[in-house]
Amino acid sequence: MSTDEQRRRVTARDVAAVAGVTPATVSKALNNSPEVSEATRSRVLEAVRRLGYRPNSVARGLRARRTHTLGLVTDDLEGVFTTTMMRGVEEVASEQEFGVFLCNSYGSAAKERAHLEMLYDKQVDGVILLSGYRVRERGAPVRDLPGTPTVYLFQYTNDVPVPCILPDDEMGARIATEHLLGLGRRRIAFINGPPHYEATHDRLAGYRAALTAAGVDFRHALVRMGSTWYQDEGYAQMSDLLDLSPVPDAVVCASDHMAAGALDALHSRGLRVPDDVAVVGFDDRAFSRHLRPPLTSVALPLYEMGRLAGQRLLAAIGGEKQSHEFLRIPCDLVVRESCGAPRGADR
Amino acid sequence: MSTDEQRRRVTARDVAAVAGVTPATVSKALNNSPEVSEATRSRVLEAVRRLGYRPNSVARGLRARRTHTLGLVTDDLEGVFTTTMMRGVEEVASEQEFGVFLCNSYGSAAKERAHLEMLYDKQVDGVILLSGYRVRERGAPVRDLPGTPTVYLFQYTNDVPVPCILPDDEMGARIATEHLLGLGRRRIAFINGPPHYEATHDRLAGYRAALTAAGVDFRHALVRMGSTWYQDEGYAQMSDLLDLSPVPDAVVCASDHMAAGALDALHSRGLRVPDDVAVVGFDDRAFSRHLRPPLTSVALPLYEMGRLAGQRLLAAIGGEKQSHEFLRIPCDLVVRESCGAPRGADR
DNA sequence: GTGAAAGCGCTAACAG
DNA sequence: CTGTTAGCGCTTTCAC
Repeated sequence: MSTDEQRRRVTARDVAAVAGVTPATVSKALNNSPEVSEATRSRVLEAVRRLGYRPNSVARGLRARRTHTLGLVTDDLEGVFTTTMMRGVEEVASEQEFGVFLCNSYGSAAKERAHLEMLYDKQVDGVILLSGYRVRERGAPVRDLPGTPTVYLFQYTNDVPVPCILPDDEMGARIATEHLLGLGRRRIAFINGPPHYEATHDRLAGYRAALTAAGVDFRHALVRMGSTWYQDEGYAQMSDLLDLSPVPDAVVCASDHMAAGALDALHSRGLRVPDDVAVVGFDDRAFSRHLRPPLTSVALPLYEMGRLAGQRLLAAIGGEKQSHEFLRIPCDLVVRESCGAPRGADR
Repeated sequence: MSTDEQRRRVTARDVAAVAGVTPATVSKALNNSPEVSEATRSRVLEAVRRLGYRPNSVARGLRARRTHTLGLVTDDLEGVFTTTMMRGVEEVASEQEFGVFLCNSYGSAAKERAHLEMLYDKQVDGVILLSGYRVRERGAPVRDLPGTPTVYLFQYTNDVPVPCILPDDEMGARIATEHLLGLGRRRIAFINGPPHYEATHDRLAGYRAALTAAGVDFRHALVRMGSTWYQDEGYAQMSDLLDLSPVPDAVVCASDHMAAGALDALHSRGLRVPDDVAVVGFDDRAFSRHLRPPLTSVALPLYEMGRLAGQRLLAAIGGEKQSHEFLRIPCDLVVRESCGAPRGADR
């Protein structure tokens, strides 16, 4: 426990005094300038060590016009998808010794503006705008940050020339469908999300592509568009699909919640999963491994997306040219019993 | 869309030039210094508006030795309790126009040190150390931040003179037990968490206090100490309790996971909840409302704890003296059907 | 009431 | 190689 709390922090001057040089030399020694002799460099480093000197990042920031700092603005800090992406961003940033300002806008434009203002004032080197909800379009940031590189994460725009980091939803639906086809299923239903989400269309395309590639007819009757992503909707749509004859032998659901509803519907009709109907969900939420049977699900690459967002932003800060592009990150199928994986297998 | 990305940011000098004054006067006008005439003040403000001037926070920070910035260090950014507390901290901070640096240590001392180092370099005005797990003891921060106020959130210490913000576990268990007593239950079992958690002892005390106050005997046979907080443990302990005769007519569980296990055990013995045995959980996790029947649970005051941590830290930054104290925030009982709330009632 | 000067801590440019 | 100088943008004395 150190005492004397209010002791002045040690500065380059203090180090210089101890090492018998000037502050400029201290700076050079620490920043690996070639133009400093080994002798003085080691004297300086010794003084640094002895005094426990750490350069003042604020002063550096003022001087360099670079703060080694990012802003991360989310509209839903508590969103189920948010934290994994945040973790990826934070990790990449701290690997490069960047600080990350956390900002939660609650989806309010006024709060977003206030946060962007604050980030601008604090001279952040770049900003990530992170949606807590499912992939969807948004326009330009509420406030312009001229000269500050920006990346969109889990959302996209056509209004600003920025990279947009997205899950590869098309692929996600495709590998789910391919897996079911590989198990010999041929009447594969698809309970999709609401139509005003980008992901919904991409996933439909992936489902369709897999069928086509396998020479299986695409049938409209087997495809449902939900009005929500929730369990009730999955239950209702599955019940409806079970009125077809013959009934489907598999179903891909656009969320794990819907898949849980579908499981309920199947159980209440006395159908066995996966023997009668195999089920795949989407999102690989924590609860899906505790469903009966444990649910096969398409995992969103949230962590990788967070890392990539961080990497892209740091690259842009480093001077790399930014452009308007969609970066789609591969999804991963996590196979569990609802699809005929051996009991107890998890992945 | 503005063009000319690399245009220099506007400074107090620019404003001064436009308003026909000096930067010093601009500063005074903006900082409500009394010694500036109304006439010049409004000319300055007009120039500020026209140029869109925003003071450079970094320069201010260097000058003032105050950065209006906090560090938030957690050992588990993705923890189920973490984000709600984070939201509270972020909210209080942004209300006061403080920025929050997000740091994730993964529980690694080396990473924590690196983060604290970074925060020190960036001259944060204060730091919150946030545990992602259940309340438990930890020592001093891995690195000393002399002169930087610190608050512990969801963890405590006796090694440093800092406030520790904790849930009132004793009260949580007490109100759960009181509620069951109020329903006429008298043989109330308690499935507790592992003994190496502080919360476990506090909750036992609360359970016991409620019984005593109601004149109900405390019986050791009705109390179990789990070795984990998970479902299996709840199942095992509940099964064990059901071998008693007479069986308990209610059970308080120290986590919602354990309560889920207890429900399973009850169902498999053919007992009805709440008619035969009423069940209360702890944590009010999202899934608890989807259990059968929906689970009554003690909600941890995570959001309030986050806010209080922020408030305390800002107060300390404002000069208020810090001391070693435990601040226990009230828990809240969320009543659902597992306890005899009318079907469909949620709270 | 306003301006001139100085300095927060650092580093780039230049001189020696 | 090392030191001197200057300035990042702001605010706070202190003159006037």
